[in-house]
Amino acid sequence: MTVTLADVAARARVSPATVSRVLNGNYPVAAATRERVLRAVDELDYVPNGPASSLAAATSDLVGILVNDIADPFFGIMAGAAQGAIGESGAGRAGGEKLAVVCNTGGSPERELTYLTLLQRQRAAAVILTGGSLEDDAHLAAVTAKLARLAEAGTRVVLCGRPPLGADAEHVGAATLAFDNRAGARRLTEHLLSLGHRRIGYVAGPADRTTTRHRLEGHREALRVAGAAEGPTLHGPYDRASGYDATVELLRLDPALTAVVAANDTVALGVCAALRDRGLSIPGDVSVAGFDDLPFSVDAVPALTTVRLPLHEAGARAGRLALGAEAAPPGGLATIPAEVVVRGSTGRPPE
Amino acid sequence: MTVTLADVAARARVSPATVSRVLNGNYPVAAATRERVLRAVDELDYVPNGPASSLAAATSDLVGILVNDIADPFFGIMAGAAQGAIGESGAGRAGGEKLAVVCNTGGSPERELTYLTLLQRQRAAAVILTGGSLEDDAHLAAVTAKLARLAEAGTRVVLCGRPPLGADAEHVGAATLAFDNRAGARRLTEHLLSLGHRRIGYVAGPADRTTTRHRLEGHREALRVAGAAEGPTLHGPYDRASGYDATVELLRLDPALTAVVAANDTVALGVCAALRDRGLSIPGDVSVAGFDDLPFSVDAVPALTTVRLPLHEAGARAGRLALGAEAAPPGGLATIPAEVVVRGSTGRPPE
DNA sequence: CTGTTAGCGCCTTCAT
DNA sequence: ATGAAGGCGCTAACAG
Repeated sequence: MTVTLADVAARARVSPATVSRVLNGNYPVAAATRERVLRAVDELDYVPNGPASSLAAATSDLVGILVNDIADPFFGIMAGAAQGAIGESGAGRAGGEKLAVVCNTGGSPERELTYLTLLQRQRAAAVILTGGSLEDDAHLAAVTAKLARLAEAGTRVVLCGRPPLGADAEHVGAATLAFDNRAGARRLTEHLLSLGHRRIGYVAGPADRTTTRHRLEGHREALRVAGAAEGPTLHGPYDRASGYDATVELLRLDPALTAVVAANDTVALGVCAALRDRGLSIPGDVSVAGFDDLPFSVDAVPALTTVRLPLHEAGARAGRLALGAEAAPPGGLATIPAEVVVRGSTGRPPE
Repeated sequence: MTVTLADVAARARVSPATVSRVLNGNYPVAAATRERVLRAVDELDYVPNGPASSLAAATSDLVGILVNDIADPFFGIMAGAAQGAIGESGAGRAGGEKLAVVCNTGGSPERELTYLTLLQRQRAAAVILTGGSLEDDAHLAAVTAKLARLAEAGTRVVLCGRPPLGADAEHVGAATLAFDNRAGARRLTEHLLSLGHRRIGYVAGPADRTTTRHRLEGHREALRVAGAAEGPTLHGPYDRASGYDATVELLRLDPALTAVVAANDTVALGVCAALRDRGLSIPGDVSVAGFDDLPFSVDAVPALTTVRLPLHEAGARAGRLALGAEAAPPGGLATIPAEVVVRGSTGRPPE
């Protein structure tokens, strides 16, 4: 059978409680006994039973990181950074090590709730929700309720790249790192306007997501301030095909378009492909802008003008927040700035 | 306090044992009582205590998916597919739902082992290791030993896109889905040779990884069969910068290069960037080929010739294997074919 | 500083 | 088909 703590205790000629104490290091133990116990652990190749200690301690070392699409580097980068921050923490042998795991919801609200329940069932130490959320009152309420349960059971809740829960959810005490999508989008469009563009198409993300809405609002605000008319806008998923298809349609709606703003860089890639296939040059005929500044964006041809989000930093910070290794921002909310990166895909409109 | 099974039992006016039985569905229960219990569960918003049931049942519903780099779509796609396959399984209410979680090792052997231990500690139901492994005898032995422990404790082990453990590890009973990197690489180089290339540079992955070695061997085999000399070869990480830097160096080593083969598509992007920056046209002056056929590869300019690996299918299959929902391949090993995809980045060498 | 004593919440024979 | 009872392996008060 598997080795238990009692076996170690017997081998080291101490009580189980003592073994538990040296393993968890939360209690004074004589150096000599500690030594003896550690040796017994090694000799027996003992591995603690996680469920048993979670049960007894009423808490586990699981940290869940929820992402909308694990195949998308936008989430991969944040999740990787968070996991890194969490993994490093417990470097010191037994005890500290948390098990940071990422859960892929695929953007499905049901799966999001399912994972939250599963994590609740595991008595997770913390939960990090990344990326925008669905704007559906029922779902939002369900998630908030779930998070409240978790928080009340001692699970730390962190939102990363996600808007705050709302005033009625302060009791959840969620630490929030929100991306300033609105300002980023506004400045991006201002950049286009300053180049002289007045007919700008927009390929937005899915209609019911906060990220989509905030970026769109920023875009519209810039247009409004400049007194420019809003161009055609189409919604679709955050993928390449969406950008391609939408661009074809956008050009049909307004053949005189001089710029296209995409929901994110992946979509922008599709926009570029469609433009190229129609024989239009970038940015000679049409300028293109993305969002997120994912690693491949600099390698697009021409390199993509986009809005940089500090995904890695935000993820790492979320990880530390989840560990309680960093104090929550004032008011529980930090707004992460978004910075426009001008590259080759945007230029002056044709005469 | 949190609701326990006993609370549900009291509410439904049955014994705890009965509640357990309807929740796990592994035992006959009268329809009427089941109904009553289920209602009580709903009314009380009961969530089973995972650690407690794991402890009692000596097994958990955790499935760990280990990846080398979660920010890399190569792993993201496999992990997402596996997680999808596992998540779908338990659709039927309580019970079945497994918690599929991905663990990011960052390519570090220590973290790989740490995660395996953590998973062992959680009494994970299954473990999926994805991607190539480090070719270090000590590490390999350690991992094999760990997997043996896990297997012996009832954890299912699946390798996805990773070579088999070796003859001395048959007792682990790991189901293996190995990518045919060697054949894919060979055919890719054959394609280049058939176009007339004879001076081919190679930007390989990290020197001590199986994937790197297999791809390189396939490349060399094609060269040998054709009686062509091997061009300069450089090693580096699987990232864009490596491709860029290596290309600069490759051109210094052999300015007459007519083609560059990259370790994977991401590296190939860097290769293309370096070539462009040097004023060389692709494929006019130099042809470029990648590996993996990641989503962005079709959008490179020109679109990348590469080797397609059915990442999604393999990941999904690994997920089913981990659940025991699919029979292991004969001999425990399936070799996943790799197919060359010819696109615009390769052409005839200049005169 | 260390041992003793109770559970943590659930599953699982064993009876009924 | 259902109830009763013991124990899974560990932690957390209490004593000493």
